[in-house]
Amino acid sequence: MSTTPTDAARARRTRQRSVVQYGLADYGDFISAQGLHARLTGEGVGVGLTTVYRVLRHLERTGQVDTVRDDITGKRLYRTRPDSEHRHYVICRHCGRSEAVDADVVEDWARRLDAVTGFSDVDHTLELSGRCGECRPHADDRRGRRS
Amino acid sequence: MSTTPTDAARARRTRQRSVVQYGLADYGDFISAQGLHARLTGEGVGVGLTTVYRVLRHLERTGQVDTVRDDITGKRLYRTRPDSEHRHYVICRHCGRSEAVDADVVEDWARRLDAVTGFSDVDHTLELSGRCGECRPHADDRRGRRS
DNA sequence: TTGATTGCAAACGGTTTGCATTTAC
DNA sequence: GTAAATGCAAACCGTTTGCAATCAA
Repeated sequence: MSTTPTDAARARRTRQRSVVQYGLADYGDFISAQGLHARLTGEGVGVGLTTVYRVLRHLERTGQVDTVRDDITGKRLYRTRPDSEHRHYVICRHCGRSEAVDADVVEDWARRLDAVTGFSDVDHTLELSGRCGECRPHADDRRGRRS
Repeated sequence: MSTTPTDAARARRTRQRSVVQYGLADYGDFISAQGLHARLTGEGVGVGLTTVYRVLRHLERTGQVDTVRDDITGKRLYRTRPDSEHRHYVICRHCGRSEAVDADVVEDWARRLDAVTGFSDVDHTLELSGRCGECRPHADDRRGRRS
């Protein structure tokens, strides 16, 4: 986590940039670039889709957001990093709501991975999906389970 | 979306299907649809890219392969499921080689997740990437690309 | 026979890029 | 003044689909 002052300082304060940044933080949950753009333009805020992509990419590179890849739609989802920590979330398959989970066990395990495997500098992405409490009583969809 | 038990049995035995199926098994590692197609055609085996995609999708639906989404390239990677179990792998960021890891800790943790969170039927995808032994920090080894 | 399978080309959807214009510094 | 940022359109790239020809059963 070496702070790269040049990188962050290189960013100019523009209306669009803060709109995207604040809009993402305000949303408070994982959202796609297009979803965020639609949300912003829906509020009457003028910002180009390209700019949204570029700002999000910048935020990602500077470690200010967490990203997940939706394996079904292929979309990248962004979320303002609540703190400087690395977190994991469960995403509801039905409504898309997400909830942070305590994954210390996994974190500890991941840290020891370097020694166990022949790999070094091991990074991990953990994607959890389930059915949240509010989407519970639906007996229609019967998806295959894993593990 | 009803379960169709005849799904697997409905598949006809065609040259292309077995070519894709055995080609994937023979490769023995995670590979993209396009990578597999290139590999097959490179060997002089005639098979359309579309067919490769379709066969892989079928194998995925019938649970015969494991899939991961490469978060960088956005490609879906397929691998013949070695057994009926659910495994996790570390993928080398440089050469793409993968190695199975013992993730019992994560599995156990994931199983308890239902109780801890408000979510049920929690499924998980764990993607691990690192630098394998052969791609160890050698100054002479520059970044390599894959197809 | 007959309906699944194939494969080409075209479509699709998310993301990136070229480039001229605007803007922060 | 100058380099970064913007935004439109077009390019890109992996994947899917329409459809006519083919082939397993």
